[in-house]
Amino acid sequence: MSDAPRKREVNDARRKRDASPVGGEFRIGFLVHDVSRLRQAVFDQAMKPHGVTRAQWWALAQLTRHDPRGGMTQAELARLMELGKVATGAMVMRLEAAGLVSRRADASDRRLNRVFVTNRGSRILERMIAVGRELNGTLLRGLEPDDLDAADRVLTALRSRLRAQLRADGVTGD
Amino acid sequence: MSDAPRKREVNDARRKRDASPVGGEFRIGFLVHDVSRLRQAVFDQAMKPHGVTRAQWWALAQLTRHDPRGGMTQAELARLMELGKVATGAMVMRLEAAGLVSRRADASDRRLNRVFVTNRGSRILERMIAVGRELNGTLLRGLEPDDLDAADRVLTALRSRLRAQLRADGVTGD
DNA sequence: CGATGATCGTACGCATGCTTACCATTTGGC
DNA sequence: GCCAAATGGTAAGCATGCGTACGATCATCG
Repeated sequence: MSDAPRKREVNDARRKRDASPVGGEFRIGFLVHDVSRLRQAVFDQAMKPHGVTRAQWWALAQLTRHDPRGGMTQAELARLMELGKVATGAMVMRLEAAGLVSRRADASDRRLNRVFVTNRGSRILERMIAVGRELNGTLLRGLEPDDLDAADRVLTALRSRLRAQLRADGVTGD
Repeated sequence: MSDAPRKREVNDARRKRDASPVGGEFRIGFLVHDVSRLRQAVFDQAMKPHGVTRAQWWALAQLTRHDPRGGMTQAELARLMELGKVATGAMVMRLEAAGLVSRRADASDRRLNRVFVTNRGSRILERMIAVGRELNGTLLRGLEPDDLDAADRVLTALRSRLRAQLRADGVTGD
């Protein structure tokens, strides 16, 4: 790793608390981490009275959105949510334990477990959407649309680069 | 990998797959979640040969940065990293198990556990910084500085709003 | 038709973070 | 001086996600 010292007047986003080697250049990274963590906490808190977490609500949304009646397999759901099989399986298990989905084996292909949203799941999802919409509105209110678009661009770019990086190094393939 | 230059006029960030109630308005939120998750995976993968995860590396950095010699208490570390006591304690435990830090009870206040970075910890941290810097460079290279600033603004705003929201509703106090 | 590989799902263990509960110590008001 | 509150840590349990390994099925090729 022959590393030439990079110029540091690249931008002023790293203005303060930058005396250390790790603090300025990773600002966005850790900012993302913080926001993700806090967002999870806030959403979970807002949705706790309804008994569903944010991740569960999102999974439920994917299920109804792409297959209102058919029954999605876990593998399909995993691809939709861009999660691993294992994480998806655990999520479905929790949803089933909460009575929000049910699983039935497919008749023609016995490897498949088809997941159906229960009536209770649908009802709760409806409320969740309202709660999420309101919360999101609160969070984004007053922010510059241009900034939001720029943030969207940056995050989208980061996501695709991270995916590429992940595929390049670790050939997990999942 | 040919860089996939899809950065043209992405202005219509919420372009497709928006027919559902959950998909457009929560885009940034889930984008943040994805980036955070992927970033964790990529960093961990890059640092795995050195035997340290991203979170551990960050904790190590905080320790050396704010107290090269003195020995920080876990509570101080928790505040620096904006984590709960429990998560911090678990982190320190893993770091200790890896031989990167050591804990000694404070003489004058026996509630305190002072955490010291070992020589091995320092050596590894050095390498980690180089790895992280390079990875971060790869991820951010070529992105518009203006966009990065805007993203920084948005994320910082989100973070403070989320914190406020969290304090408002859940009075955990930790 | 039968071996072989792909696919789906599960089991197990780890990392990270949260909450609630609890113990030990120190500190501060009286 | 003493008891109560604050403070530092730990323990236990849960949610989310990851990786590896494995069993069960299906699909395909020779």
